[in-house]
Amino acid sequence: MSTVPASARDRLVAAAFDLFDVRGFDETTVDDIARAAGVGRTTFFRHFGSKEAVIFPEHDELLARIAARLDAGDADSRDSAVTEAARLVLRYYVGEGDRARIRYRLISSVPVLKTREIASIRQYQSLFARALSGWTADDPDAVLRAELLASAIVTAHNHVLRRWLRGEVDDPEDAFGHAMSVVLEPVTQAGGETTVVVVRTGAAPDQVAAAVQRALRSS
Amino acid sequence: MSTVPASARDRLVAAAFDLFDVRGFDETTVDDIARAAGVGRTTFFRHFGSKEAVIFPEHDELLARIAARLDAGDADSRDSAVTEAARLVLRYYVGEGDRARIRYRLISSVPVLKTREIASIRQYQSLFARALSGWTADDPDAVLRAELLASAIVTAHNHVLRRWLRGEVDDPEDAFGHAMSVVLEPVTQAGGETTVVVVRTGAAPDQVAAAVQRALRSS
DNA sequence: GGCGAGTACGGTACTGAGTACCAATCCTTT
DNA sequence: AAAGGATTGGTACTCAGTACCGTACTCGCC
Repeated sequence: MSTVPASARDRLVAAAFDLFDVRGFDETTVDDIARAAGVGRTTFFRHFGSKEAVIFPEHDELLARIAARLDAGDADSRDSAVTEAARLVLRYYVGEGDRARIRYRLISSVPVLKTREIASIRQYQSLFARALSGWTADDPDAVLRAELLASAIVTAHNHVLRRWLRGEVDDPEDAFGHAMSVVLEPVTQAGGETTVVVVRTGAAPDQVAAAVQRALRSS
Repeated sequence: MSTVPASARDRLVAAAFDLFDVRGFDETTVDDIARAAGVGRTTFFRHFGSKEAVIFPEHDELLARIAARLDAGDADSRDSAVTEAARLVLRYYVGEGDRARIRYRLISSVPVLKTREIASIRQYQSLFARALSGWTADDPDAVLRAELLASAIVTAHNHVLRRWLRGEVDDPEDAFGHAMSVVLEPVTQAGGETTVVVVRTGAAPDQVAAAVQRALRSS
């Protein structure tokens, strides 16, 4: 009855978080984790490609969920599509609770885990960039703008998530909404703001405006 | 006379790039590199912390240069400071020539190297974020805005660098200037303020536009 | 029930990265 | 010439990750 019915994979994850938390990442061997989970060392590597990967057990599935959400969007629903897709990630980590906090502590102190996390984040960013790149069109800088927006979304997400993990924010969903408004404010208002150049020459005003516009596009 | 006078460190880097390029990263052991450089295996690990690190030999020094350039800037010279700091990185890699191209091929095909590169990029980003965070003040979202701008700068840099590495761009400096104008265009227009430029000279409109363009390139 | 097929598991053996330690050599300083 | 610090090479060790093999369990199917 004390034998947990959880799958070997789940037991490995639980044992890994436990051991990493109390003993430290470097001081814990894969053998230790496998033994604590009551399985062989081979089984560990069958479920996780590396010792670090066990810290991000659902990463691949999350990636797939994000990709699916982005695929469901289109150019018109762009802002809400990316916001909701990023919110999926935020909700997942917030829903993890203590496990997310332990991961945060580990990542903050173990360089190899920080590297791994950064690489994971980059995968999300690539998903967003690809989706955005497919939506924005007929702009010579479309790819660059897509990458910029993708990096901004991911940065906003991580900013809010880290603040929540540090206990600096109570309602992460709300904070993320605000952060996204900061991200999208220049995008949505683009072209709405006016830069006026007053020239006292005899040139026609619209000629001057056209020149400034060209300059701002700086092509 | 065929014995190169280069330092052991330089010989290790050259041997590593050679072997990785022709034989592949995974198929090359540290022993191979050390033997090709005419030194012991221990010496390799004395100069580079890991097998991957030899691909980014000057990374730490570059980081220090960026930090120094950012430290030399202040809130007023913000745009030019970050632009010039990023340009230092761009110039370094462009100046490397073939070595940068070999690295790009390796990174594109070897996952562990891609991870390493992403982590390196993140270090630059952190430098920018910290500098920007110190400059922008009295804004409740100051940290977020600093992180957003830092990620945008790094994204713009990488966008241009990768395009140059793929041969899609001839003049990377010029392309980067343009990319930075795209990055800074929403920032400079932030707040919906209207910038009025009154020119009392008899200059032609396109001369004025040219002056604005130069100012936007901020270098 | 029996039975092959596919699957999850455990064990063993191996390669190679990274670390610790020790001895030798070189180079500087006095 | 002697002492002392720094760079190097060699050896031995731990452990992550891979390959391979034999075994147990399960699920249809006859």
